[in-house]
Amino acid sequence: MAQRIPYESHLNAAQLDAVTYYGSPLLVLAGAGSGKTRVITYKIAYLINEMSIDPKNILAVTFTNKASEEMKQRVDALLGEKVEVWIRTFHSTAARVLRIMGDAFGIQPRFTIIDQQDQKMILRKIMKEMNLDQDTYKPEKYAALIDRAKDRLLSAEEAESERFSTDPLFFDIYREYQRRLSHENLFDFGDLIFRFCRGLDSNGDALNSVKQRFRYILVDEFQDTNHAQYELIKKLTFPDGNIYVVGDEDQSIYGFRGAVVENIMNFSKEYAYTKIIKLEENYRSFQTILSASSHLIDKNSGRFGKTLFTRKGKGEKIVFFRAASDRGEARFIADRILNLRYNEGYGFADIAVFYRMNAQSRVFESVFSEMGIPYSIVGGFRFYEREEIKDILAYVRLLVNPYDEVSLRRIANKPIRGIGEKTVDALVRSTIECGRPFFHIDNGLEVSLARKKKVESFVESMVKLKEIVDSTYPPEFIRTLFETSGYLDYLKGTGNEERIRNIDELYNAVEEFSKQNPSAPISEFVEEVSLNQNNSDERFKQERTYLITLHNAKGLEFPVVFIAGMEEGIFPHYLAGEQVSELQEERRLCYVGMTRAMEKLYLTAARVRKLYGTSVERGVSKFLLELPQELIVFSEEEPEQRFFSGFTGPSFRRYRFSSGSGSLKQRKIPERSSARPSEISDLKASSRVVHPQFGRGTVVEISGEVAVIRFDDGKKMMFMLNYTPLRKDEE
DNA sequence: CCAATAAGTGTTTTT
DNA sequence: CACTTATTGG
Repeated sequence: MAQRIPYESHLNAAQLDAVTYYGSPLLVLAGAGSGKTRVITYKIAYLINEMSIDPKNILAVTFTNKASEEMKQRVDALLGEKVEVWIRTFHSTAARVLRIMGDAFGIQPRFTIIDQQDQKMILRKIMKEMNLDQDTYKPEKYAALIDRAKDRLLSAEEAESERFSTDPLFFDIYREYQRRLSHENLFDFGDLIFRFCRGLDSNGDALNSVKQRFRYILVDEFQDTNHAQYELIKKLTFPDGNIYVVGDEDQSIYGFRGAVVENIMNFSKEYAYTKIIKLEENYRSFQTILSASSHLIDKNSGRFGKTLFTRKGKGEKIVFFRAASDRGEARFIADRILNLRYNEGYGFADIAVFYRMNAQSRVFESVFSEMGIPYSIVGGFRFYEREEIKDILAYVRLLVNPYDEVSLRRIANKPIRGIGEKTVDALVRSTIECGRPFFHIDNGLEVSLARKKKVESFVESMVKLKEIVDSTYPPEFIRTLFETSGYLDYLKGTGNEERIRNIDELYNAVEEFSKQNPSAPISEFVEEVSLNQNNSDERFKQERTYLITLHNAKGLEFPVVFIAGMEEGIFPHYLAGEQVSELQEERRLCYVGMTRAMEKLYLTAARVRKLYGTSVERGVSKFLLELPQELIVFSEEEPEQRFFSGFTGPSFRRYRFSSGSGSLKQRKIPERSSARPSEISDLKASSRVVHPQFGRGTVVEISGEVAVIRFDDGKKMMFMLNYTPLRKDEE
């Protein structure tokens, strides 16, 4: 047994309070960087070590797999051993319980979990059969509506009587969708929570046994819970109230996915005698970054309000750069990164670039490879969403659940074996629709003899695989699957190297999985994958700059952060609409992004951005204007001339670097006739200058490469001379 | 039934 | 631009 954990010396007063508090519900309001995860992990340790609570009776719920992974590791490290505490995401908790207790809830425990792609496919099919024009009624829209209904614990019938939607078609689509899922024994993400809740409602004994098991429940990122998740928690913790939730209303960024901020705001009304503890000391960011972000979030209403403070130094001002184009923006960021790396002692991995939407990552990828910056995209194109990976997994899923029509359709003709859509239709009609697994093939199959032969040989090979699927060591099984299915040869035939590599990658993943879980069947691997949508190329993460969406950035921190695309329409995103609540969510997203930065924060924008084929000119994000201007250094690249539409030629400005480091030399920096730096080199206090956007002003102060200028309209701003097209005023 | 080609289209964030 | 869907010809 390890020696006692010195809670007092590892935690500040508020944290210690939160960790040791016992006896009634606890709400910890944890500001950004205030040690939230620390509190949860120490609390788990405390419950086990000091309160002598059996680890089996503790459930800690998170939202992302990443968070639960990290928490698991930290708890194990703290306690010095692998602990039996359940630390899982909401969805994986639900999936696990449903598999174990399915029978008590009237659920076939071998259900298959489908992702949004599958969901969309099913809806598309349904809508086609209903003869709905897919242009006016988009499957994505209905998918989202169905998700939202499930978040609110509404079945199709309940949604209808509650007038959940004004679109009468929706209820029919939802009903039919659900009918299919249950017929094929498929669960979407929403079902996992929904069915768990319903199961507990319908079976009091089951409810009691689950409550008995999970007597102490901790919830991380509580501000992100939706209605269904909150109800689930309530069912499990009423009336004993051994519930500890941690969250920050200012970091609620999943409203679009059904999260309800009110859950955290009203928590203490739902649970009597709730103890509220605020964590307000920020251990992450320099003063300037913290002040600027606090100032921004102050614009939001309906908050508890916190006063974050840090003992760190002031730090540097936030740099804002407005490039002429999206490529110019990427080039600026790349320049800064090289500078940080080679002149300022930062590693590539100390730096992250955040953006609002995945589509923005492309420019960075291209510019970064040109300039030799190693990068790694977190959660963009997802490994397990790739076609070839989904195909292989579909084979396994079909073997595990032979009613799974989605998977059947996916792989029936991959590799091409002469089983086209019509033939699959017939196959489905004669089996799955009649309530039989698809392996069961008889005379009911109405196709030509030649087709029938092909189907039979396909089914035969699947039956062979099915016989060994549960008993074979997963990596070995996958190998057999590659061979018998002919999939690997099929891929080799297409000559797509990358896909073949991905298949190898999948094999490695299975091997790794089996090493970690020696006795687990392959179906468990599929389960893990289904729930872990986000696993991209994180294995290779050493010494690479990160490219991440703002949503994915939550919970992370970096010494240097760039937030790109600070433009109206991008961030805040134009689809976020006019509503105050939506704008507030965008603002929180900005707050989350800014508070990830420890030492340096850069905000960048592009005047003209090429997105989805066309170039559009955009103004600067309103969030930028909401920040305290005295904490920001502004600079702007001279606008590009556009000769004709679509042409955005090279627009290299003269970026100055103080180093002659090797890898910098290869970068080509074309000269341009108007060399600004020299023009402004003799600036001094009281010089008169002209800025192309802000007009005439007087230099108040110059220090290094930064000049403070008071414009004639009274506005005071700071500029980086290297990047700003300032001219001397000749008047 | 299949592959190649043309046309069209819709653009956030994710468990 | 990138992706899906419809059409065509084999």
